[in-house]
Amino acid sequence: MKLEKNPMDFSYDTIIRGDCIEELKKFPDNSIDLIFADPPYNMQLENNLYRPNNTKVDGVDDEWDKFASFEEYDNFCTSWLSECKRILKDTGTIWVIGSYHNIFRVGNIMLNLGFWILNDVTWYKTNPMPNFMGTRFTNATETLLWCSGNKKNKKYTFNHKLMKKYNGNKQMTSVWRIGLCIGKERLKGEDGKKSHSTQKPEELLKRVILSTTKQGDIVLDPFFGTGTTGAVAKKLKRRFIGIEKEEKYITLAHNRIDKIDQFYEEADWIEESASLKSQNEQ
Amino acid sequence: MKLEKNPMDFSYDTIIRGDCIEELKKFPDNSIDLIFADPPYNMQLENNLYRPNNTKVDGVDDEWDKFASFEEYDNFCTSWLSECKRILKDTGTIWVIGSYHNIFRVGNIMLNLGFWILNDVTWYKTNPMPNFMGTRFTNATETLLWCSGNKKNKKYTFNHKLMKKYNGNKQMTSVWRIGLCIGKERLKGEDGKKSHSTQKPEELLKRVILSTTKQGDIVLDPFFGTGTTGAVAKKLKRRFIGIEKEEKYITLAHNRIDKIDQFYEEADWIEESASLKSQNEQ
DNA sequence: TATAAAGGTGAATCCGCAC
DNA sequence: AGTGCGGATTCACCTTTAT
Repeated sequence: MKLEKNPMDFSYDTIIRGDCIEELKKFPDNSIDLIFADPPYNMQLENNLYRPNNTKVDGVDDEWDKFASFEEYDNFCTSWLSECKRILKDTGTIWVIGSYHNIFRVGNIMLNLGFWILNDVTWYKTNPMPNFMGTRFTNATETLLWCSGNKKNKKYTFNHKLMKKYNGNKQMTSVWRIGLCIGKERLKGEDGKKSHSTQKPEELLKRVILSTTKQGDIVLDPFFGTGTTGAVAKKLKRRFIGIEKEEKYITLAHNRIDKIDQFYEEADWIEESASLKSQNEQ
Repeated sequence: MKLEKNPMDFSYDTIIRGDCIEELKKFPDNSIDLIFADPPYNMQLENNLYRPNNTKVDGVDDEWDKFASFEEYDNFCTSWLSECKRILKDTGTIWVIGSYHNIFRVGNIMLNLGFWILNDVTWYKTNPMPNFMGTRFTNATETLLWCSGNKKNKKYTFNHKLMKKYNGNKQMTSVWRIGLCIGKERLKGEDGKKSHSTQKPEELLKRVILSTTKQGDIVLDPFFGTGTTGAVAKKLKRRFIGIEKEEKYITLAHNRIDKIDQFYEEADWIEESASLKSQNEQ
C-alpha cells in the first residue's frame, strides 16, 4: 500500500494526508468509480457549536451565530461535494452517510448541485443507544444517500442480482439492519478507549462496495478516518484512495489494512456464488 | 363536526376549505398543540412504469404534486412552515412526512426557520412496491420529521411511558414498522379505484397522536386530504382542524369521520392500560 | 363451504439500443 | 430529441374466481 505518494497513480492503494477539499481538487475529472463519504456532523452538540474544523463557535444563543454556523457548514459541504461530482465517472456513484443533525443540509446541497438521488438507505441499528431521559424516541438510524452525479447517468453500476442473492433471493430493500461497530472489530488504544469516535461497521461498507462497484474499481473516501472503507475494499478486491487530515488516524488505518491478507477470497466466494446461483435459476 | 365555519372556535372539530397558506395566516399565535403535515412530495415522475407482466403502475400524477422548480417548491414550503411555527404553542410540536424526493428540502427549510429536530422517524413499510427493473434497492421507507418550534422549548408533550407500553415495555425507537394503507381501510370510489393517491395508514397517525398529544388537545392538519388525521384524532379523543383545497376530498373526509362512533373508547383503553402497568412497575 | 389458484395493486424520481 | 422494439424485471397482501 502506498502512503502519501502520487495519488494520481491508481495502480496502488493510497492514503493521502491532507485537507479533504484541497486534495480533491488535485484529482482529474471523471476518474473515480465510487465515493463513500462520512463527513463530520458535529454541528450542534449540547450548548456548543463547532465548525467543521472543530473550532468552537461563540455566542450560540444568537440567531445570527446559529445561521452563520449553518452557512459555514453548508459552504464546507458545497466545496467537497462539488469536487466529488467533478471527479466521479459517468458510471460512478456516491454514498454520503449522516444523521438527522446534518443529512438534511447535505441532501439539500446535493440536490442543488445536481446529484440525482437513487436511494435514501436507512441504517437501522440493532443496538442503538437508548434515550435515557425518555424525552424522545430511541434514535435508531443513520441515513445513507446513494446518488449518481446526474439524472441522465443511467449506466451506473448496481449489482442487483448479487444483492438479491446476498439477501436470501429477495430484493434488498433500502433498510439495512446492522449493528454498531463494537467488540473485536472496534479499534481501541492501549488504554482500552475507542480510537475513533465514529468508526463504522464493516458490514455497512461491505454492502456499499459489493452493490455499487466491480472488482478492480477505484473507491475514494475523502474522510478516511481509521480506514474501514479501505479495509473492506481490499477484502473485496477493489482499489482505494483515502484522504485523512489527522496523522494518528492514518497510522491506525495503515496498520489495520496491512494486516489484511492479500489473498483474502471473500470477494470471489460471494460473487461467484451469486453468479452460479443466478445461472442455475435460468 | 363543523364544516367551514369559524376555525378560531376551537370547541368543535372543523374542516376548512381553502388554500393552506392563506388559511394558516388567519390562526392566532401559539394556539395549536400538534401539527401533522403531509405536503406534496414533488415526485417529478416522467415516464410510465410497467410491471413485469406489462400492466401499468398507477403512479401519482395529480396536479397538486407538480411544481415548476426546486425554488417554487422551497418557497411554498417556507411559507406554510413559517405559519406553522408561528401558531404552534410552546408545548406543541410538528410532524412532517416525506420521501427522499422532498424531505431533504423540507428538513433544510425547517432548520433554517429555527425548528429543532427531535427525531427523524423512519416509516419502514412492511409491503413496499418492489423495484421492478432491478435498478435500485427497493424504496421501503418514508421519513417523518418530529420537531419543536425552538431549541429552547423543553416542555413539549411526549408520552414516553405510554409509548413504551404500546411497544411491549421497550422504548419505542425511531423506526416504525407499518404496512401501507390497503384493503378495507383504503377509501375507494364506486369504480373500485383509490379515492386519494396517497392515503396514509391510521396506525401511523395513531402513533403520532398518542405519543405527542394529550386528550382534548388540538391537532391541525394543513393538508387534510381524506382526513386520516381527523379520523384518528376523533378515535383518540383529540380535537382536530383540517385544511383542504379540494372539495372532493373534503366530502370524503366528512363522511368518513361522521361514521366514527363518538363513544369510541380506544383512547381510554390504551391510555389507562398503560397508566396502570406503569404504576405496577414502580 | 372450504381451499386453491389467479389476478390486482401500492407516494416510483425503474431499460437500452437502433434508427 | 423522439420513436420503436427486443428483452429483462417483482413483494406482500388483498380480492376475485375456480375447484
